[in-house]
Formats: sequence, structure tokens, C-alpha cells
Amino acid sequence: MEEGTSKSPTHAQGTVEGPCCEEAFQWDTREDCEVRQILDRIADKWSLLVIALLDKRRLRFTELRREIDGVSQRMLTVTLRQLERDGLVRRTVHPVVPPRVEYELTPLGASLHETVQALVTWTDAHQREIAEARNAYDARMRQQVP
Amino acid sequence: MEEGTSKSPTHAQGTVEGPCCEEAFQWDTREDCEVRQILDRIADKWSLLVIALLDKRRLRFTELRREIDGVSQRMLTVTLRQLERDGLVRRTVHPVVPPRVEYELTPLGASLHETVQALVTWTDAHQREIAEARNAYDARMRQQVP
DNA sequence: CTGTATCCTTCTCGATACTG
DNA sequence: CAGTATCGAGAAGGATACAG
Repeated sequence: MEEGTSKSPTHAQGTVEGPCCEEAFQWDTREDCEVRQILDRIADKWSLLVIALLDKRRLRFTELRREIDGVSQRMLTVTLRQLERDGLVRRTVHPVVPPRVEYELTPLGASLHETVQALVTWTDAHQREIAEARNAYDARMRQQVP
Repeated sequence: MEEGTSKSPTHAQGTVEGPCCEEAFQWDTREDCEVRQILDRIADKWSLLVIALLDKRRLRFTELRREIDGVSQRMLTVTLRQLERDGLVRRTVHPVVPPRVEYELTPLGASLHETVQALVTWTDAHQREIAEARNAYDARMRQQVP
């Protein structure tokens, strides 16, 4: 698997505030920052889908694959491994043949899903505003440039 | 600028529920889905930093650049343009020389920032759990494989 | 100062093939 | 069934040079 634990080894550097006496600021740009880790997970193309599906019921690998249209076997595996490692999803292997592996949300995962809903709600509430802003912006650009 | 409006043109296809009579599901995998748009924006390496900084005060381009350690001029420009287009940030050009351009949050941007704080709070509250889950997982892997 | 354009490296991810 | 391994295409993003 080529994806390592941390996403890009390049410049895992400084926090936002300068070295001197700036105000404290809770986020930094490092990939290993806690907020970034969760952000990267929930913004991941597949993670959120998996979490949402598992919030309703326990599912097998293939069931997940079938439900999530367009996911490759590889990415589903990678996604599930990340979620499992972060303690958001529990993986249960039933020692039978053919193998039966089931995935379900942990309480932590369920709690994250709940929190993310706030963001979804916000988006629902403001999608029209955003669309309008884009149209306005694009219109302005079109008449300025061409 | 190589980044287009939509991020990847490949397979902007189906929703999660099947074509038949599955339960309704609010997210799909298309890049142009509203939730994904916002998710991609807030998970962007720099967008959130910019929003957080502008939440406190209005800043010029160079001030932002100085505050955000490690951002390239190119990415700051790209980020600000996206945020402006989405109506989250307002850009004001003062017609003086040398040019003076100021950025500030719109009410929409401020409201998003507020919403995102819920996620930050969740992360703060659960970062220890996540770290422990990771350690446990890594330990299990280490003793199984090597 | 505030960008835009170009090049070039790195990373991501899907496709494919193979295994227990 | 549930993965793992490998490869290659494409996208993201930093460095650099240049412009209004």
C-alpha cells in the first residue's frame, strides 16, 4: 500500500502564529495536526459515505461496495482501514469460508457522524446563497475578461 | 491556472442509492454535490486557515501570506478566489499604487466558520480517544505482521 | 503590492491481476 | 468473499519568472 500514515512528508512545519508573540491560534498546517486529521477523514471522498451507511446498519465489505457507487475495491479497503485505525469503525472477521467480514460504527464513529450533520445542515440551509454567489461571480468574470 | 471549476471531470456519476427502491440518502459522490463542495472547501489545506484568520479581522494579501506559514503565493491566490466565488470572503481593491487589496469574511463566511467550530470542538474532545485507537491498532499490526 | 503563467515534482487513485 | 500488490494516468501544488 503506497499511502503512508501521514499524507505528505514534505514540509510538516510551522504553526500559524509566528515564533514571537502573536496571538494563539488553534490550527496549524501540519498534516499530523489533530483537526486536520479529522478534517481530512471527513472530507475524504469515501469516508463520509461509509460512515453514513454504517450509521444505519452493520454491513459486509461487498455490501458497502455495492452501496457506494463508483468506489474501487482498493479505495474501499484503504478507507475502511483508516476508519478502523482511528477507532471510528469496528471490523469483525467471522472465521468461516468463504470469509465474512462485517463493519459497524463504534460509538465514537456514531458521535462523529452526528457532529458532521451540523455541517450538512448548514450546507443545506445555505446552498442557495452559495449558488447565487457563484453565479454572480462567474457573471462578473465573464463580462470583465472576454 | 490549471485548476478548473470542477475538480475532476472523471465519473461525475450516480448517487449512493441504487436505481431501484433503496432508502433515500442525502449524499452522493459527485464532485458537484453541494455537501462535497463545502466539505472540499473546509478540508482544503488553506481555506480554513484563511477563514479563521479573517474571522478576527480584515487582512491584506501579504498579511495573510505572512500569517499562514508555508503557503505559496499561488495557493493563497487560488484559495482566496475560491472563497470569494463561494461568497464566503469579500475582496476589496483600493485603487491606489501600490495596490492595496483587502479580504474579509462575509456574513456567510462567518456563519460557516461558526459551524465548523463544532467539528473542532468534537475533535478536541475526542483526540485522546482517537490517538489511543491508533496506538492500539498500530500495536496490533506490529505484532501480527513482522 | 498583488497577482498570473509555466514548469516540474509529488501524491492520489483507479485498473488490473493475483491470493488465502 | 475479502482482500493485497503493482502500475500508470492525472491532479495538486511548490518554485520560479514575469506583469500591471
